[in-house]
Amino acid sequence: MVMKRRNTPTKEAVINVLSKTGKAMSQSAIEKKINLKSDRATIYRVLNRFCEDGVLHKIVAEDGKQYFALCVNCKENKLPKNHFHFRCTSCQTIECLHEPVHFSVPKNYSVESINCVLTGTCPKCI
Amino acid sequence: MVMKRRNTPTKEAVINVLSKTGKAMSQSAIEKKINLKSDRATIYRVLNRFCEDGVLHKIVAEDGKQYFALCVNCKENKLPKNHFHFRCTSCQTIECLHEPVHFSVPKNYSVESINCVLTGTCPKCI
DNA sequence: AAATTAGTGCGACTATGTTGCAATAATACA
DNA sequence: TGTATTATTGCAACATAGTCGCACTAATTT
Repeated sequence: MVMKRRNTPTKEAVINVLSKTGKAMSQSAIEKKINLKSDRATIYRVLNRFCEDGVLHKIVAEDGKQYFALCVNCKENKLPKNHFHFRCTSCQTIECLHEPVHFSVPKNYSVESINCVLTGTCPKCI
Repeated sequence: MVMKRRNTPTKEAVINVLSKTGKAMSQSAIEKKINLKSDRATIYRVLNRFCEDGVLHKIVAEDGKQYFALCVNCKENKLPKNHFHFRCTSCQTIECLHEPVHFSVPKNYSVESINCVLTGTCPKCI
């Protein structure tokens, strides 16, 4: 029995912000950019639900924080399923790169998820 | 004027644990395995100093936590400078894989560090 | 043996992220 | 349109990671 999802102002606002920037954002960044005030926990729940539903994907950066990006962008831009991410320490955003992640693992290693983040400075900030 | 480092029991204990396991460990894991009781802050300071000195390297996993591994292992095992890491969610350890990370970035992106972690289950835990 | 100062322990603090619970509001349905 | 159902919210509390200031300790230097 799958729960039905409802449309709420917070959900819409989160999607709007993420599609406007086209980048991966943290909960705190989203909360600041959003056009309504919403509880921290609510935003986290919205983000996690979107991840479950395949609407967003989550990246954990070197700063230990979770960043969320629209999967829609992945399809539109034809991003490979496992792609590198670029985190700019200057503008605090994470971009999905078109660069696919290639790797192989030794025998009997079962890989369930991949998290590859390059950190540095993006062209705009240089 | 560079500060001189001193030998302390905590430093020795940390190095011992890390070379025994040969894997990357979190502060809390190290604190548990260590043969003396040492403050959390002290262990973090020791770990960070070792990173500065190039004795350890730090990996941030999908769980948002920092893991530390001996760089000595990198050299002995001839690990490439940028290698993939494998985090086993069952035994809570991170291994350095021999697999090198290959990537290219668009023009004018300045990459300062790389953090690539594959998460799953290791052979021992399967 | 004394002086210097790197390193430690403690406490306080920040931040991220999660969860329980009662209240709210989006949907379904009469 | 009004009512019932229950997904979602806000709030508070909580857990954990990691850092920092400060007084004290102890490794090194002389």
